[in-house]
Amino acid sequence: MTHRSPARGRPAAFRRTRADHQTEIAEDYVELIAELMEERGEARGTDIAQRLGVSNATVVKTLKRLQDEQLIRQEPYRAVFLTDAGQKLAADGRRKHAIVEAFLMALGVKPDVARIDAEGIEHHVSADTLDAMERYLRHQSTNKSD
Amino acid sequence: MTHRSPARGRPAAFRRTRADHQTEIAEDYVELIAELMEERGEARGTDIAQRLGVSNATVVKTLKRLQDEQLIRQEPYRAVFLTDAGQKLAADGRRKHAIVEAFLMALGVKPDVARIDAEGIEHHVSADTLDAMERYLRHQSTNKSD
DNA sequence: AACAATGTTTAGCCAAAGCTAAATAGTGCC
DNA sequence: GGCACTATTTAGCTTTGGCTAAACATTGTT
Ligand SMILES: [Mn+2]
Ligand SMILES: [Mn+2]
Ligand SMILES: [Mn+2]
Ligand SMILES: [Mn+2]
Repeated sequence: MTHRSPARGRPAAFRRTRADHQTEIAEDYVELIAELMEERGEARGTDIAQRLGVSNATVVKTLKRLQDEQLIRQEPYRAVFLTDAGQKLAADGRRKHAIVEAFLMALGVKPDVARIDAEGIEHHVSADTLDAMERYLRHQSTNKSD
Repeated sequence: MTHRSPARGRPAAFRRTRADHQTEIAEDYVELIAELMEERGEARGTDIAQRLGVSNATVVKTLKRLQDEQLIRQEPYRAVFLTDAGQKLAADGRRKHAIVEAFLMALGVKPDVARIDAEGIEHHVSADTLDAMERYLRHQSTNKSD
């Protein structure tokens, strides 16, 4: 007799969301760093701050935490580098991000809006949901005849 | 010549996500309060704490903030009530939540997982994306012949 | 080589969300 | 009606992510 009250399993959902939010910033940072390194060869704290729309000081502090967590390496007044763990997280993040964004556009959401929504949604998408989105993308591109 | 660099518009996306996170807790609380009032006639702080998977003390503090923001009314040792603004927010939240969850299931995500993912995703979904999801739900239920 | 301009970090502040332990208030039973 | 039990709030601490203003380094120019 499963599914008795509507409350069952609810705490787990909220817990997962809170957990997602704790890794969210790390994900966005390493993703951004990977992008910057591709685009311009190096990632400086200032560039990160600008892209995030956040002050320099905030970035400095967060980078310190990410270094403690072994996701990046940095020395004062120098650019930032990703550790292996950081690169892995960045790669996963970029993949997820790309899928979510492409999916939203395929659904019919305008690109500008899709870009914005994807930035938040990406962190709450399970492997299952990501699979479903990929399935939809494949299926949809198969029969272009709507 | 729009869309020059890949960075354009990025800060806006991050800002939106941060803004979403600031209203997220308020949304979840009022939604939960509305649910509890329907299910059992009243919403007590303790019930909220249990459903959120969070301590009583945390709920007390957050409810205080929500009262300052005129979303709820409460007196010590009594149940919590929604103001008009609170009811409106709750209604919007429930609608969004229901659409996102139904959409994920329609996409082929298992109910348990859909419930969990929806709890985080709901707060990052724009009106446009919500429309697209509804469109998909209607369309999909139209031709059940897969 | 010195200095001014620019870029980066540090210092110090705030608010939100979480926690545990202690104090206090209600409720229910005898 | 008083007392014990239970529920609720308060107190006090932590972490995270923001901010601005001040201090400090680096760099480029003369
Ligand atoms: Mn991303
Ligand atoms: Mn993001
Ligand atoms: Mn939620
Ligand atoms: Mn979120």
